[in-house]
Formats: sequence, structure tokens, C-alpha cells
Amino acid sequence: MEWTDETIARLRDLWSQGLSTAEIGRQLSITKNAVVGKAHRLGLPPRPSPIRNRKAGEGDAVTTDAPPRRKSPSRAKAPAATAASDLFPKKEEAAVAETPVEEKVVAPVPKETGVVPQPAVPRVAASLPPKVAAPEPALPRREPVTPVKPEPRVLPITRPATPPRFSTAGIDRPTRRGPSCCWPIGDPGTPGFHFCGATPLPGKPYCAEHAAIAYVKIRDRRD
DNA sequence: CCCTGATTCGC
DNA sequence: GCGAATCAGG
Repeated sequence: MEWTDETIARLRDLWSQGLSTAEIGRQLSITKNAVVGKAHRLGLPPRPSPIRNRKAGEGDAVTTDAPPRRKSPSRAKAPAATAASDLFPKKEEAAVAETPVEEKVVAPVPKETGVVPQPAVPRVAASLPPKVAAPEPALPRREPVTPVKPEPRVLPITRPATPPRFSTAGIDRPTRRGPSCCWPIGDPGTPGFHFCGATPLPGKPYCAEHAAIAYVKIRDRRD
């Protein structure tokens, strides 16, 4: 996995949006382990873990029995990575050679009507923790005088669950340096895939155009 | 069983 | 640094 600025930005964004690691992994076409591992390494704020807080009151001088819960897993699994390069030879040349998809550029649309069944869609909304749910950096702070109205929650759009496990290697990256809209154009792994690259909104990984479709108010969301 | 996130540890 | 394997709770 090549952790580019864009992928990391997306990881951070999705992570902060409260998506599950598996969901983030799906959107980035990586495994949840990779997501968790990277997030951990990045020092991203840990999310409510289903398992017990193992470093809660650790200080038992008495029970010094080293819990040998560690196995010795001989991780000599299938070296798929090596074979993968064979399966997916460099398509970069072809990618740069043709750039036809401009007209029918299909940005990830919230409602992929009939592209691929997306079983995870309904769960996204449900998995949005109400407390964590309102990172609304774009909106000015409202006074607490808005009680009855639930503040508009945002939903990360769930893009087609096309699970092509391609690497993003060779994908053109924005030429300009600094923040750039990391909205994916096209499908990862297919020729012509690239990121938007426009100047993102402050505090957001997407430009105004894509942020508008990336963040959908729940109440406006009709499936 | 499914899901979740956390941690370990070979690479 | 990376992430599969593994653990562990819901």
C-alpha cells in the first residue's frame, strides 16, 4: 500500500467521520487491518473499541503472570504480493496514454442506482454515532439556542463497492502542491483514474463542488 | 456466526 | 512502516 498524501487525507477524513475501519478499508480498497494499522501509526484518535480497555487500571504488581496470549503464528502465508505484480503489470503507460473518460466522468454518486449492490449502505447511517457525528467545521458555531432541531448530520457518501484491489501506484496525482481535493474520479485501478485536485474547502479534503455531494444531510437523503 | 477495533510481530 | 494474523467484545 502506497500511503500518499491523498490516501492519508481520505483516511483521516473518513476516520474522523466515524466510519468503521472496514468501511474505510472498502472505500480505499484496502483491508480494515491496514486502516487500523495506519490510523494507529498516524496517531489518529482511537474510536470506541468493542473490546475492553486493556490499559485501564493496569498496575497489578501481584498478578505478574505474563499472559501468554500471544501465539507464535508462523506467518508464512501466501506471498500473494509477489504474484500480484504479475497479475497486474504496469498499466501506467496505458493510463497516461488515454484519457477518454472526461465527458462521462462519473464522480462517485451517493445513489449508485444499480451499479453494485451495496449492503453496507444502510449500515453507514446507523453506524454514525450521534455524539461523534457532527464534526461540522464548515458551519459556524450555533448558539445552544437550537435545541429542538437536530443539527444536520452529515453522511459520507458510500461509493460503489467496486472492490478492485488495485494499488494506487501509477495514478496521477495533483501537480500542484499543498492541499488538493482528493475526490476520486473514476474507479481506482482503471485507466484515467485520478483525483479532483482542486483547491479544497478549508478543513475539508474536498473542494466545494465535491464537498457538496460528499456530505449529504440525512434528512435530505432519500433512497 | 456476524460485526467491531486493537495489538502483535514477521516482513 | 506495513498489514495479516490474531485477539477480544458486542
